Amino acid sequence: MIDARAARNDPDEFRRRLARKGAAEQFDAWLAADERWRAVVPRVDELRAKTKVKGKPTPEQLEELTKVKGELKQAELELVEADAARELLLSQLPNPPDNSVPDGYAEEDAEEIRTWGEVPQLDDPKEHTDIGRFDMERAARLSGSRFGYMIGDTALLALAVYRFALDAVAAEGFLPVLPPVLVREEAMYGTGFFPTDRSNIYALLEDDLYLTGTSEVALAGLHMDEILEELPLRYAGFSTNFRREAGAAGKDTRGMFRVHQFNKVEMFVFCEPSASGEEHEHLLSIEERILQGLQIPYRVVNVAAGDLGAPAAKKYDCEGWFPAQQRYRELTSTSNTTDFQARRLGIRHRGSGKSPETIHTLNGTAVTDRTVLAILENFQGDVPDVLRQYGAPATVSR
RNA sequence: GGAGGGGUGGCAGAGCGGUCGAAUGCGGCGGUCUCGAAAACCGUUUCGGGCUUUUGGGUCCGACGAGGGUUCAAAUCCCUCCCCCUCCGCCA
Repeated sequence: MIDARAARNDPDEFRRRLARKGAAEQFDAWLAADERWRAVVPRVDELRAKTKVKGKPTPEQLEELTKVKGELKQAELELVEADAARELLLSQLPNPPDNSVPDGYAEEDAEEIRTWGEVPQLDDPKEHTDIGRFDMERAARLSGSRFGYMIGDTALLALAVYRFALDAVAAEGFLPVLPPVLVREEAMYGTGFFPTDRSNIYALLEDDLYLTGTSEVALAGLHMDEILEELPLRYAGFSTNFRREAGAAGKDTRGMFRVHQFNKVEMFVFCEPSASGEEHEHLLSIEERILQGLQIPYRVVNVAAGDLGAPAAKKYDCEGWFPAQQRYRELTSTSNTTDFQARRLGIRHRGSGKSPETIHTLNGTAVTDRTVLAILENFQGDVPDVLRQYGAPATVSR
């Protein structure tokens, strides 16, 4: 959620920035609704003040009170309506992009920042399904399409990758967390997945619970409605993630590349507003170090404004090389969500000033199951030595 | 799943129709004392919103888990929901 007061004070600047995400009209609609609301508030406050009587009222006062309360009821009705309209529009506004984010709306509009590693020259690169042991057919029979089993050496390799990543980020001061994956609606709203991304979330209607698509939800929600004493706080969550992949029909249908369920080690940071830029670069550097440790060739891109998603003000993706596809594909992603999630979740801290100040939050991927696929495909079954101490086999076969 | 108890400020914990945004203690902050510190003593200390402001503030409104209701008046009474605790049952 954006800072309403700040937006009110500098509407032109907010409109300019939001226009880069295609939300200029939405912003104007909110501004109008906000103005209407602000017109009703003083009227209600004034009438309420009139209803305040100390002690037992006299008969004359009683008569006056019933009159005022009639007016008040009407005004309060208006207020509720105006407030709901303004709140709804506000909740739908995305986080304005940072000025260092490139223009554009598509994945291709991202700006390449650098590449690392040598792309392997392979005559006839096999895909992960032909190297590791994935059982897609039986998983489909059990759960439907876009599910898979990882079996044997492949399972051990995956577990080693998670553990390797967890160690790497723990060394950077991130506290390991095994979070809930089933959360309430408020947590989804607070993190900005609702209302924008609702179609990608699995819902358990019987219980009003939702399966998280990333442990970011549970990690951000960890400090919901709190005033934090010490910052920064850095966490690393490991969880299984669930995504409906609505709108990805026909896309990446081969193997385990894009599935409804996968595992991920996720970094999450709560920090002071002035520190989030630096924290973001730090998250990116950790992601790169992990990919380098695993010897996966990759490139880093600065994602275009219109492709950011609602909560992010800036996002870097690290894309690993996939030999069979002959292209770089997203492996990790780190976002600076500035105060967008923290404001929705009510997370603040006591700064130098008078009243508590909304903090900033950031997230970044350490590794996912897709990282495992990148290892399999780039080395065609050989396993990086660093993973041996975490229980990975020397080579993976089917 | 069954039976009971409870949710109040950063924490603990009173209040159970009006004088309560809320006693008291702890913690925090400022001060006195001291070479310095501790102790003691004095003062201060919830959050959100609108308007206003010579940026110190001023002013009004809202909030005692959430939402509804009763009443001239609700932290206090009633209803629904959420959460926590205890006992029993079940269970990895």
